[in-house]
Parts: sequence; structure tokens; C-alpha cells
Amino acid sequence: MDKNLKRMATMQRMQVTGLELFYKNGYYNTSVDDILKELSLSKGAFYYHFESKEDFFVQIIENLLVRKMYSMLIEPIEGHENTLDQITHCFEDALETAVHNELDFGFVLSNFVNEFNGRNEKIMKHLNDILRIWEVNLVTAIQRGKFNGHIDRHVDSEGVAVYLMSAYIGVRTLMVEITPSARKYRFMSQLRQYFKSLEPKTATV
Amino acid sequence: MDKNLKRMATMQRMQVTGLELFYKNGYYNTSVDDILKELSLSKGAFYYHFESKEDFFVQIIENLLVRKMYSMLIEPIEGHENTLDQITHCFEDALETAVHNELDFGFVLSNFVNEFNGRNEKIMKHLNDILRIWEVNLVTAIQRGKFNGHIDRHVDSEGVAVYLMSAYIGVRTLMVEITPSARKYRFMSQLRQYFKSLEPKTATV
DNA sequence: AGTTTGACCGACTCATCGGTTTGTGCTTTC
DNA sequence: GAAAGCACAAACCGATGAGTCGGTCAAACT
Repeated sequence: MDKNLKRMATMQRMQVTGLELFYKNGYYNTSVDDILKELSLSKGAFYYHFESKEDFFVQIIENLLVRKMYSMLIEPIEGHENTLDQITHCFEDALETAVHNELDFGFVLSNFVNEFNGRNEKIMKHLNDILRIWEVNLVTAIQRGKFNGHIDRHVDSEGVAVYLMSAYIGVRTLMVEITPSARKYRFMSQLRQYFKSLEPKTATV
Repeated sequence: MDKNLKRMATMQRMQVTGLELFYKNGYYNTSVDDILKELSLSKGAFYYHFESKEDFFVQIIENLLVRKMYSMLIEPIEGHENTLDQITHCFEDALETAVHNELDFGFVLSNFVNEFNGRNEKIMKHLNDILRIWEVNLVTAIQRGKFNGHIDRHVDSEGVAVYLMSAYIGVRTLMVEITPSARKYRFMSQLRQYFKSLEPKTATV
């Protein structure tokens, strides 16, 4: 039991550090040795716990990435208040962590999609699964918004979802440059502009 | 003179193939040997023409990427017709090449931004320069639209520019997945929706 | 006490990387 | 027609990558 705890702790440490480095330097540009050096562990320890670098990464996706995506980009928009407001706040928060250069998992995801696309089908399958979950969740939220009368019922839910994901992923890419907070501000105000165009048209003659 | 022609031809061949492979596999994941193998050339040839892999890449940026960006994403919106229509057509065309899995340079750019961010400052500077050119050009186009009365004069030009770049880069990332043409369609219709919200509000009471 | 086992070490293999060097055929020049 | 130089070939180098494997050692079991 105690042994199992130690095992889990070590694996967890490896995965957390692994994700950090993979995010910072990319998967192919981060060696297993880099990760081990950071933790003062040896090759033996790594290959005792994981089959391969790829297996290691897949476990990181399943254990860390999926969960963080849920807590940052999915659960925050699952309430029953005004959907568009919720999404606005959610993006606002997620981009704020990005401004501070912290790990932002929506971006981590799109980063990895770029890196693995056409290079590693197995990993791409996992990443696409997460994207799909995000998309489905957004679609559901938008449909709820239509039902609750916060969104015009003629709006194409899936279109909006794709558009939102695109915008978010894109702005994160642009935010790696200088003045990320200025870009965040501009982006968010345009997002609000777009959201206004989705509101029910009842007032219009 | 004839010699110079041959020299240019070889360098051009190397750069074109280099960009293709860098785009497909990433910079760090493409070896100089990979490129040379494709062309049946040797290391000697490569290092005769280029100082280093990095120098090679910088020249690719300056010779190929910049020019293609101009012809695909910048010049098409430089006319004097309705700005929003022009941007719509421009994105439509650029994304269409993406659907066919051809080299789409807006995406190539954002891909490289992801790869080099925090890893190679020199190359990042070049990439950021291109992004900046794109941004400035969009801002100019939008201001022209305001001047011509196609865009509401209260619209924040720079905000729209950032938003457009974000959306474009993001949707391209999403389009690497299955059903890219469906996503393109959804994206474009939402873009039009967004553009409608930028039109002059004269009609509104 | 003796044996087993889980967790880890670290030296090693083999492939590949960016880059160097030396050599060579082919033009061009005078 | 010989010297000079251009455009490349090919062998080579040190560094680094992922992955292997025999060994160690404290804790757990018997």
C-alpha cells in the first residue's frame, strides 16, 4: 500500500514535470533526460514506470490534460445562467492565466495538435477526442442558451462552437508575442461584439 | 552568369523542399539529411550554399513565406471595394487551399510561431515581423472600410484585426482534423455573421 | 534470519543529428 | 590547354536521442 503510494507519487512528479517541459519546448524537442534531470531521477526509473516516451505522453494527456480542460474550459460553462456570459467569463479567466504565462490547457492542446498532426496518429486520436469533448460541450451550452432565450433560436449552434474554439485557439497563438494583454483586451471586446449579434432579434422591427 | 543561374536554381530547390518538409514535420523534427535525400543532394551541397540550418530557415522565411503571405493574405484585401467582402473572399480562398491540404501560408506561419516560441528568439523575430505586417494591413483595410462607409465608424479597427487573425489561425488549427470542409463552412458563415455586426448602424433607430 | 520484491541507478548500445573536411568532375578563363 | 574556381560528393566527427540491462538496496514477507 505504502509502496503503491510512492509509485504513484513518482509517476505523478514525472508527468507534471513532463507536461511542463513538453509545453515549453515541444514533445520532440524535449528529451526524456531533460525531464529526469529536472527531477534528479534516472533512466531506469523512467522506463520502470513507463513503456516508452509515447506511452508516457499518452498518460499525461489522460491524467492531466483531460482533467484540466474540464476544469478550465468545460465545467465553467455548465451552469444554468446566461450562456454567453458564462463563456465570456470562462474565456476571460483562461486568457488571464495565459497573460501570466501560466499553463493554459486549451492552448497546450492546440499546440500539441499542431506538433503531432500528420506525425503521430495515435496521439492525434487522443487530442482530437479532447477537442471533440470541448466542441460538444460548447454546442450543448449554446443550445441551452437558445432554450433559455439568451440566444436567438436561428443561430447555428455548431457553427458558433467551431467559431469560438477557432477564435480562442488563434488568439492564444497570437498572445505568445509581445503585448499579450493588449491583444487579450481587444479580442475580448470583439468577442462581446460577436455575442451581441447572437442575441434574440425580438427587439428588431 | 550561367553559373549564378544554377546556383540560384539549386538554392531555390532546397528552400522549396525545405519549407515543405518543415511544414509537414516541423523544423526540429526535420533533418537536413531528410531534405537532401528528397533532392538527391549531399551535405556538401547544403553547407556550400547555406551557413547553417538556422540560416537556411531564415532565408526560407524571407524568400518564400513573406512573399506567399503577401500574395495570399495581404494583396487580396488591398483593393478599393467593400473591405469586408474582400476579407471574406480572401479567407474563403485561403481556407479552400487548406481543405485540399495544400500549403497555406497563414497557417504555416502560426505553426512556426508555436514551434519556435520561447526556443529561438532570432527566428521568432522574423515570424513576428510577418504577423505584424499582416496585422497592420488588416487595420488599414478596416479603416478604409470605415472611410468608405462599409464599416461602422465606431468599430475598433485594431480589435477587429486581432480578432480576424485569431479566428483564421484558430480555424486552421481545427481544420487539421477530420471534416475540415464542414468546419470551414461553419466558420465562414459565423464570420459573415460577425461582419454584419460591424456594418454601419444607420438603419437602427 | 533469510529471501523476495519493488523502486531506482547508471553505464551502455545504436541510430541520428548538425556540421566539417577532403576530394573531384566540370566550366570558365586566359 | 592548363590553371583556377565553382558546385557538389562522401566520408567523417562529436554530441545527443531513445531505449536496454545488469546491478543495488531498503523494505516486506516468511
